[in-house]
Amino acid sequence: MSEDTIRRRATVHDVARAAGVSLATVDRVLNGRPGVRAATAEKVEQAIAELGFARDLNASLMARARDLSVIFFIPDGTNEFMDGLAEAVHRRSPLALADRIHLDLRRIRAFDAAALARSLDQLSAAECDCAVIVSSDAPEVLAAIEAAHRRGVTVMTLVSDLPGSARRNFIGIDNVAAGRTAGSLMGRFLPQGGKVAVVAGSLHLRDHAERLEGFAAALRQEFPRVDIIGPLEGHDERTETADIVSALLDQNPDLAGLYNLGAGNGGLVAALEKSSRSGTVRVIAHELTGPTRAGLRSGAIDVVLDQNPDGEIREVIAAARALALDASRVTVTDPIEIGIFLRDNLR
Amino acid sequence: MSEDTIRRRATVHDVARAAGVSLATVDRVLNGRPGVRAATAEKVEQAIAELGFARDLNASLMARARDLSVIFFIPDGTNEFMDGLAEAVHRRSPLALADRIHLDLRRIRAFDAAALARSLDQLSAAECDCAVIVSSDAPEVLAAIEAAHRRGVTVMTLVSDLPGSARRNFIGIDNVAAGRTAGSLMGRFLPQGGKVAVVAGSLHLRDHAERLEGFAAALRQEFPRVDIIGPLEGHDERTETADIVSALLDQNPDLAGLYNLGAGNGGLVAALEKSSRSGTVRVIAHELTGPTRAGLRSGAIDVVLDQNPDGEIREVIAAARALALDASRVTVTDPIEIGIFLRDNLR
DNA sequence: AAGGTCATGAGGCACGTACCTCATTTCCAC
DNA sequence: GTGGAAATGAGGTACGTGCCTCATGACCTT
Repeated sequence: MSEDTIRRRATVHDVARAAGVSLATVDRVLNGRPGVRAATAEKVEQAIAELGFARDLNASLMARARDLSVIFFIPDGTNEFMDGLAEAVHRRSPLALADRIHLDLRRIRAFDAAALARSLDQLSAAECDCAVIVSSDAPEVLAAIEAAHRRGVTVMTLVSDLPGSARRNFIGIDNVAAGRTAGSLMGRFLPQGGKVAVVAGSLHLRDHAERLEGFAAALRQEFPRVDIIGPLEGHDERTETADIVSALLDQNPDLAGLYNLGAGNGGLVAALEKSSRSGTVRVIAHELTGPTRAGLRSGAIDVVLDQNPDGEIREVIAAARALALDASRVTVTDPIEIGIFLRDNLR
Repeated sequence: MSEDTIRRRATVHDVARAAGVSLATVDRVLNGRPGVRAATAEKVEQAIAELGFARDLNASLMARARDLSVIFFIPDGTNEFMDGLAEAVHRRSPLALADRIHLDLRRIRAFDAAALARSLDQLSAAECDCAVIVSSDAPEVLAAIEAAHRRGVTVMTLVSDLPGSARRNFIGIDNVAAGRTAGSLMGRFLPQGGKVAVVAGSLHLRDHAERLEGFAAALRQEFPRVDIIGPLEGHDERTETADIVSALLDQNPDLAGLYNLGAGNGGLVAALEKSSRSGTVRVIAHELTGPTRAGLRSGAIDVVLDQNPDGEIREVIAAARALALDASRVTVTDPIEIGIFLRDNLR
């Protein structure tokens, strides 16, 4: 194979030549600026398609005055997983900046849909290319996403999706599959069956509801000898969860398993260890955080299912870049995998 | 905060000004070209350190005539996992090319250390910035890595590390931890203890030996009621592994578990299904491939431990970029996590 | 037909780095 | 102190795109 068989990537110059127009016109089409007749734009689009032209994002970001800007809106409060997400943003920040992508982090009061909607409404396309939100399903948020989208601000959902909205992309795990995995593991841990209690944060949260659905389905189909108690709601709070778990242990001396599909794991571990039944009851929880790590190490928790926050942030950035490159193309990202952690493969 | 508090990234111009030298001299220092006195180079280095200057890889790649070139040397043969790695390289290729990184894939006869060494010896820094190898520990390979390193070709190990070599980086999982995880899961699957057989490819392979070590240690420490049979060596081959598994099942009617820490999983599944003991024996295997997926779906395999090939290729590329940016700095990559797959969270 | 609006072309500067040439200065040894 | 080699400076072009200005031409309105 000789040198001249190597095909150079198509550039704007090639597109201009192929379409029989000037560079300026190609630029107007590419960047959606006015002043191009529909027929001319069509010629340009066709040349782009024929040449397989894709804009060079790096050259583009170098030429632009400002970096690509991604703003994360992450719930504030006592949820350790959300703190982990925020830290992941900070960890990734310098790396992203080296590629001219500026990450910004704003903490929003948890479950305050109105505040989130207000924040989104204030974003202009000039200061923000992509907004990333972790949100529950609320009409004002849906409206704000729609409005942001119209203003030219792409919105992506993280961790918890809003399928009916104008969000461009969702980065997170498949929560039904996560619940199924928990059920399948729990079933294998209890070959003789038994009672398993389920604790959730709130079933009004989409991800929690989906996990419960998957968990119950897996047990029903594969391990009919396992009976589910609950679900009980601990509202992702430490003390409330501790109280619920203590009560469960007291009232069910024969409790064989426990699945906490929400947060509040500090309370879970405390209640288990106080009861002296730690290690006897098979426990599965979610998200690798301080309390769940401690629980794994002490043996109070057997398995933690985790959505890798660093991986999620990385994929958000990859998706934002791809979107900046070609807003009309469907963006494909590496799926976020459900991490399964035992004491022995803690990261 | 006003506009002027925003600090621009330092550029070569800033470095030149700070060091009191010309752009050409900074360039000579940065790219290791000759013609700079040690004292002058020192001034430049100091200015770089003070300003925290980091070369802009994207501008750099744009200015260079050729792309960053990464060449993967992956074993050929019947190993499905290696095929998966090769496919992952192909999948990532267009994406990498958009960032001016050219991926090349060369299949080498498996376990032919001499052939791999020869290939490495032929590489020049002009055609290859980074060579990625999957290799066993052989003296000729170590020498070839050393020589390549001196010629300016960075070498990285993938999947299986060569710690004593001049390799710049290792991308892969912690195989001792993987073995421990398998042991820990197996122990939980067998609360009443029992016999567990271990099948390996070859204990001369570093990753296999490490997995066995971790598996045995975890069982010894946490589940003393589980007894290990083996290890037996199936040389990663389908038929040989099938024969071994069939014999194991025949000779041990009470066999409770099976851990295949190598390849040859097609044979494993076939032998299990032929025996009609499939689903009764708890089976743990490695790498998500055609046969292991089929085994999970049919119930012949309970758990598959996996090193995500796509993630590994992604991290190789990230490491190669970071290295091109600053060859002297220690490169930090996202660790590759051990994926744990059941029928319910298959990707 | 004149004046106005809109579409388009031509060209340049900028981003940060690589790499080239050529001229000039510095240094060292004899 | 002089020759020669080595070190350094000055300045250019290129990479691919964004964004700006200015000129020109086409078309529409009244």
